[in-house]
Amino acid sequence: MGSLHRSHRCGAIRPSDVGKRVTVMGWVDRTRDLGNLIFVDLRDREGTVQVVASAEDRAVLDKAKELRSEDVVAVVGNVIDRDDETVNVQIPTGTVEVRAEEIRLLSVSKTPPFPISEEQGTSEETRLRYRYLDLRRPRMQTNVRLRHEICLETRKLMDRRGFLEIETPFLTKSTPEGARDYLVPSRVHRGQFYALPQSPQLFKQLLMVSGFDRYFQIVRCFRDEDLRADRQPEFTQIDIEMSFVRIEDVFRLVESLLQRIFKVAGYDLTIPFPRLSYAEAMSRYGTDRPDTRFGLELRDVGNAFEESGFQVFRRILKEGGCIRGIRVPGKADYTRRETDELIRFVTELGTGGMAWIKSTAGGFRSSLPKSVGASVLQRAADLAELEAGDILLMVAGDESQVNNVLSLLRLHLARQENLIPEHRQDCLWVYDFPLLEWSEEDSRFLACHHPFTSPKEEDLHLLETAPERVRAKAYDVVLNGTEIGGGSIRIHRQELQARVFEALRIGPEEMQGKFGFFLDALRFGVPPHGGIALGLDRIVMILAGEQSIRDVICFPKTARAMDLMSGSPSGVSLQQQRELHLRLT
RNA sequence: GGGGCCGUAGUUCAGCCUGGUUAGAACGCCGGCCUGUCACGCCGGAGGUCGCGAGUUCGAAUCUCGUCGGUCCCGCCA
Repeated sequence: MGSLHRSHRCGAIRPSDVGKRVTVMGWVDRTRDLGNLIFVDLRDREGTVQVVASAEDRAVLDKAKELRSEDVVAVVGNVIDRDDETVNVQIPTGTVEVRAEEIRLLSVSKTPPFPISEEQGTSEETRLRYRYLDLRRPRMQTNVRLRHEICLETRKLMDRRGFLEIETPFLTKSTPEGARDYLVPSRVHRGQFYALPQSPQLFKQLLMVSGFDRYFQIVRCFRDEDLRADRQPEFTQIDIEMSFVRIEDVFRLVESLLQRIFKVAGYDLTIPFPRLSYAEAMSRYGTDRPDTRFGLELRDVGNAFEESGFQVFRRILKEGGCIRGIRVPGKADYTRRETDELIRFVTELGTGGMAWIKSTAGGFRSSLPKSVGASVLQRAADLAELEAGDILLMVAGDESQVNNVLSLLRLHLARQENLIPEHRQDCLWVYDFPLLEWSEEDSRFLACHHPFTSPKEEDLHLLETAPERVRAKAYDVVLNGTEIGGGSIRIHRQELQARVFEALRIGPEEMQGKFGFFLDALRFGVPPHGGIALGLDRIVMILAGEQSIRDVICFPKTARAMDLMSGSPSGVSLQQQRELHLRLT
């Protein structure tokens, strides 16, 4: 750089700078070489500005001729107005240009493996391998900046509301329940491991025990589970815990916070958010994270078939199953091919099949056997409030499976029929989750949220007799069908915590070994407390309009949890393994 | 753990179903011409282990099996 000092950012030069002598530095985005006149688009994080070199200054022209894409250069020159006919209305710097008096090549670039200036048409694999180049692109620069602004607003608001940002350890203790842990072997303690936190859950509760009253942290969490478009092995939470609060207090804070965050992206969120009990969400949408931007709600049509001659449905009902359906308005004109495709969609999800009833001008038409009879079809149609021209798609079976399949079918139909309003943002609360859930695999109850979630007082008497009916003071916040956060009011009394552990079949020994320190803490005067964790990556993803969480994380992992750029995970030397007392099998 | 789609020039793709000349295109790259371009234009050129391995075949980018990698979904993710 020599004696040069950057005076302006390239993309920040404005008409008001006309007449100034500036020094800009950045990357060569594109050059247009007209022989004795060369245009260089110089790019930095603020955008691009056009630099002009002409034959009037031979030395500068020759220098400009050498420039190649992604070279880093410094340009000293005067900002001048462009002639009207040469204005570029597409960029903020389009009415001006920098007439170069000196061009200094600060570093040369190899030809990049893909064009930085073309946003389209590079495989994700290539982008990830050269992530530092991909991050130069305006789209990623915008996403990263949005993420920063959201974090900044979060810190500002949380500070104003009296929260302290407090760090918690990454090298922690593995606890049962929940996701698979990432483990870190201890060198000092042979055969022992730290676990990376799935969330700072216990630590933030202990901070309440310590009297910090209001805590938050923008913190990395680790879960060793299979990946998805909206799931990474390491992801970031806005983690919050508050003392002396009820559910309402948590809701109100989070609503303000999300409203503030959405404002950053230009959206006005209406608060308070609508609320749906877990039971209502399951019955109307078949899922605890419904996308409420469109209808297609689920209907229970089991009653119509109780006495019917259709043995398949009768048997399912008798065995405690259910028959539920989705009414698709105006789609009685689905062809055989279209209904078959929908049937294929649901059977691939593992259900036995799907039946349909169409309400047409000539009466009902159905895939059910003729013997079912018109009156049964009529009753099913009535239950589903089928109108002329509608189709009813029905799935029968075990309730949780039916709900699961129909909730996915509902989304599939909404996308296929274009029923989702693109720019709408639907935030809502789902509350009154069950405390426990029966696990066939473990043949015992597992915590739906986590083992420190408080049951609702009015359901406490069921904890030993009908644990599955106990509702928890747990809640999720859902945005457009994506779970963006979840939390609960916690147990703050040791006796109740012990009762819940008992319901979870966590024996006294395991209890002491895994959570002893925590149970001890619960004996020393614990304020009633609760909190929530918001999925920062998912929120940024949705606000940035991205389809993948990877596009809002600078250095993400692939679907198989690899970092294509650095090549992790990778083997380690025998020496390292020995130090950690590890031997591979 | 299971299923779908994808892997061909630096990049993005076509070719593959129906095996058979020298594997094409666009962009990029290199060279030349060009003083108002902004996806500059025009002329010329270079550039390929068809992801990898095995099999079938007289012959494989093309068919089969396996494997590696990317992606999406189901399971899983308190």
